[in-house]
Amino acid sequence: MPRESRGARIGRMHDEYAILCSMFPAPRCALDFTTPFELLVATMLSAQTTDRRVNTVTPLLFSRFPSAQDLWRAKPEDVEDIIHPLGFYHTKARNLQAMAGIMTTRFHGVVPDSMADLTSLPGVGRKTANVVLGNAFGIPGFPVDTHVTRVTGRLRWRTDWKSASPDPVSIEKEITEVFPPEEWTNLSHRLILLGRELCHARTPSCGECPLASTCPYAAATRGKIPARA
DNA sequence: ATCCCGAGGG
DNA sequence: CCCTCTGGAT
Repeated sequence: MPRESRGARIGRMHDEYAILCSMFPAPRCALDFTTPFELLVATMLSAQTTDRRVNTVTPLLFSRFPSAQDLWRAKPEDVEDIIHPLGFYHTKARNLQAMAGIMTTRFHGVVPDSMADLTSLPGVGRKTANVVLGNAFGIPGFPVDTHVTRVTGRLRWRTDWKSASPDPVSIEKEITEVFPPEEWTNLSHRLILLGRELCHARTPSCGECPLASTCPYAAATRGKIPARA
């Protein structure tokens, strides 16, 4: 089989995205929040945990510590107790309080709305910053998480799909140069939803996936047992 | 045993 | 590049 050309791949990406749009017409952020600060905290907590689990602890966390200053001044053990079931609780609590301290002292208690300022906060990397930019401020951002990495790899939406440890920044670059900025946030949501509902890490449901007719991964595993990979 | 809307440090 | 931090669900 001939290798897919760049033009063909980009055309396929748009076709497949149209299907994704019909599958998930109105995607929204799965983390519960009411303010940029709450979204920033929730996203920082979401590392290596499901968003559903994050939503079970944030109501108490936000009612106990409504502002950055409250969180900064909190007793570390109180923060740890609340977020404990999410894992990485010691690191997350330290990052949250350090972030809250810098927000209070250097950003006047307001969540900054630029990539550079956000990632200057402790515990805030590019993925978290893109979530906040896109979902709290309406500024185009393309968060690359575990789902986006896996799904874009299986769909061959990126050229380094064979890499065992692909670079999230290069994924972000390769995908965002194909789609218009106003779609980036929803595109990320839709890829995540596909990953959560069908394109599972262990046993993807290619048989029920509307993208299977064009998906290279589905083609490669078709007829075989979709055991692993 | 594997995975979940990662980030920082060596 | 590697490693560590962590708990709950499947």
